[in-house]
Amino acid sequence: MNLEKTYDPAAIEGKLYKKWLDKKYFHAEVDKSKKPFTIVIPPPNITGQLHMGHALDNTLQDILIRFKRMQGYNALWQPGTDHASIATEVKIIEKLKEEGLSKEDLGRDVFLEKAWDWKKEYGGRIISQLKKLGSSCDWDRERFTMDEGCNKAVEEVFVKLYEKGLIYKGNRIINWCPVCKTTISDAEVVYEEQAGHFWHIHYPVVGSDEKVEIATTRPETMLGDTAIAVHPDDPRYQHLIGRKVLLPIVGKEIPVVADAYVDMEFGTGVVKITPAHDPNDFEVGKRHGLEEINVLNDDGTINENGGKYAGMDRYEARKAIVEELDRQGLLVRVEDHSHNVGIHDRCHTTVEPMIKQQWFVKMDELAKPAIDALKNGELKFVPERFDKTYLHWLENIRDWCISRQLWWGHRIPAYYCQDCGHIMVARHTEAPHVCEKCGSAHIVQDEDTLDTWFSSALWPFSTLGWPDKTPELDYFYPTDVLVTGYDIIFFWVIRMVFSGIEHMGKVPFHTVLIHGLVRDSQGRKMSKSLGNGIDPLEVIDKYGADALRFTLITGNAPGNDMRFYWERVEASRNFANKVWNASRFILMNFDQAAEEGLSTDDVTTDDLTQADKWILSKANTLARDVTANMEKYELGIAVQKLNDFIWEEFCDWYIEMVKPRLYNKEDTTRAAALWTLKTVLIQCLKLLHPYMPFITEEIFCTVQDKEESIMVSSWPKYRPEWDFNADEEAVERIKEAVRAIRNVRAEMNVPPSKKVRAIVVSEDARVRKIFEDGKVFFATLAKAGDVYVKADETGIDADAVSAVLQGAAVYLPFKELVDVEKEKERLGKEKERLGKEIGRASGMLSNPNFVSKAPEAKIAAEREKLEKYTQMLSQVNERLERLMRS
RNA sequence: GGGGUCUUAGCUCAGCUGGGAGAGCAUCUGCCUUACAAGCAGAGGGUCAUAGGUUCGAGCCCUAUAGGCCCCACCA
Repeated sequence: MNLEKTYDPAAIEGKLYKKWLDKKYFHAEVDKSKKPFTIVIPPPNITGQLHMGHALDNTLQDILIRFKRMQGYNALWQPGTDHASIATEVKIIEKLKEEGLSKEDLGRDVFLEKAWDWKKEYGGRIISQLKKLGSSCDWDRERFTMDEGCNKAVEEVFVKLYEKGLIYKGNRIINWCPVCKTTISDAEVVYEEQAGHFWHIHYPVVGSDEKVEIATTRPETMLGDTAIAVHPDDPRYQHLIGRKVLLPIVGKEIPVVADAYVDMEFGTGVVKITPAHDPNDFEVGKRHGLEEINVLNDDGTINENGGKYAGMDRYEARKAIVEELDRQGLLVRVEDHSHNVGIHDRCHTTVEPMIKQQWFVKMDELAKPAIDALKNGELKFVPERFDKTYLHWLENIRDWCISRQLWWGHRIPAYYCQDCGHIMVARHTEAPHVCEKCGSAHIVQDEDTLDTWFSSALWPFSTLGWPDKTPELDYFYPTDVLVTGYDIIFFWVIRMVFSGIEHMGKVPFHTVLIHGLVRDSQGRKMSKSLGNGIDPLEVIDKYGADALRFTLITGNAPGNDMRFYWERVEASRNFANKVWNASRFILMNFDQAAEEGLSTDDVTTDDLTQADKWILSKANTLARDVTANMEKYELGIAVQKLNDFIWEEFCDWYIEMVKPRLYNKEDTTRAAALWTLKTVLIQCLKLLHPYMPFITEEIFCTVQDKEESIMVSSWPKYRPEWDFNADEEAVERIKEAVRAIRNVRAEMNVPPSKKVRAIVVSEDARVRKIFEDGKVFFATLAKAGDVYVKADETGIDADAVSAVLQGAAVYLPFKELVDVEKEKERLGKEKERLGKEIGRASGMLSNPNFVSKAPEAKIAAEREKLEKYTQMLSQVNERLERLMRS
């Protein structure tokens, strides 16, 4: 049994992942004897390619699920993909365009066939990439937002909400994308500051010579003006209220209305009102009963209501209108003005508000319990600050426009009678063939599909079988943790919460773990257009999945963005290699022992030395601490502790301590050392497994032959029988002595090859015993030739170099080291340091407020320190005196 | 306009309920010590943005200021 000298991830990752799949370790079945732990994956778009955001998101989920699985939970990570209606439809249209075709050329049915073909071809790509990362999803349960079950759930929800009056069809102002030619929700509109203009225009007042000056950023919309508005209290315009102005170009008389919406301070204090193309104007229009005139076609050109401008593009029309106004002398002036423009987040087109008849979800009633769920603690965000984001959005929510003028998606289950216009909403199995009102057989289904988030909102229960009452639904719902980026709280998290409460009566998960963005090394967002994205698959190829995962978790707090550096991946890879080599060392020694017929089978804790007990004790508290951090989702802290323990305590100290015992065949504690090495290694591997699944599995299976996989082994628990406090303290003392000697050697330039005699002097028998017991490893670590432990200084040269410890001193009587002046200087520095420590502690203790108000334990600790340093100082002084005398 | 967040070593970031400032990388000095040079042993480097406040005690809590980032709103 041997391992290569350096860890080669590529050689094992594929093999191990296959093993896990073959053994069905990822698969969870309903089992009432175990507690479930469930995570639903944020379903990646079928158009997607794995990027760093996915890598982070899924690493976090995999860590949690592997952790809980090892803890004995029946862990289900429910995977699947999202049909991503608009994203996918755009891709397919692009592909058709290459063939010189449009979707209209194909017609709905053929287009959908193409879309499904596309899904078959590319939809699985991101799934196979997730597997490379090590994701332990239950692939047997993979779902798709447009599979039969999800379709059924969508239909069910639509019908139920319609029947409850929570879904309605209405003529309202919506966001329209002239390129995608569909409505989009408020959440899909992003705002971008753009340099624009403020056109000041004169509207002549009817029946007088007066002209009213109006400022607008979108002059073309005046084709749809049906009023102008002033503030009811504005003294400048009181005389105009109720009169009419002549709308230039159109030549129509429109009223002057008074509305508090108008800001007197802004612009000229007069606003043109275009109810059909501005959400605020729309409201004003409703209050004053104004006519709504839509002047735009779906592609953003001016429609027949625009008179001679009909057919022009919206920006062409803008230019033409401004020119015409100028010609007529009605253009007062043009100002530069920078303003925010609504952009479609997908295609970057400027969105046009328009009035259209669409389907909406009424939000007030649904939002309320979702707000309550957070307030009463049924739902919590990690970190907590995202509570505000969530609440603010829900408290200001507007009705959700759910209909889309797209073909790829869930077709709205509404049917219209073409004769009487009656609307019927029904499940497709009950689709009406005749009008229930007039009996006509001219029935057509709504052409539109649903917003893609309508189906993902149901994901936590649709994937478990809802609306059917499946055992899975009963057992795994509600799920436990949802892991996602802060950027989709609005799109997805909120909608899942209110959907879960509405349809299941329970919040879909108790915790939302939020992570930030992975940025490039300069802090920029990784994006296709910048070309600064780093492909996670490339990282996996070069350094392994474990190194990638470790990099994404280390040094990051929940909700914070992080920067990605190759150097950080290298550091992770180095850590993996460290684990690998420590294991290799242990295996080599086991092989050696086996050859000699030495077994560790009968080792008990009674056989352990203080060093063994020390590391065991540390490994024990490590398990407790790491578990506690993980329960609190402090994965970055947990992984840091693992790294520090494995590298420093285990490799740099313990393994070095144990070497002399392993290399000495006469040593009676060899078996105990081997047993401890293996025990602590396995403990570390288990704790590390969620973070670095591959390397830990490979080593685990090599190191021991009882269990077939670390994945299904048990998570380490705190064991009182490993609680060796006294030994922990003892070894820490020896470590302190070693450090002191190393410092002396470094300062005096003594190379490790030069062995030094070390004499430990202590009046305290207990301290002497500690050093006696630890003599073997103390000598090795300190590169000391011989170690003597004595009760007093007799026989030690006065000019020997020494290091003062707590309750002891170490002398290094080495001829080449003798340099009295240098030694005085060293001791002087030490004296100064101790003086400062004493000053600090005694300062605190002499403060009556501290003594009376600080907690007992803190005061006791300070007293102890004071005592210790005082004692050490007196030793230093003695040493100095002795040096002076000599 | 509202909200959030950040400002800690040269760089990137941790720092859990307030109780002696940490890591990785980089720099410098020694080491090919039979697990690992992807390594080992050390070192240097910080008025924790600024100013106040609360407290026996503040990187951490409060207030203000400066600068950076993000989200929401969208005054035409």
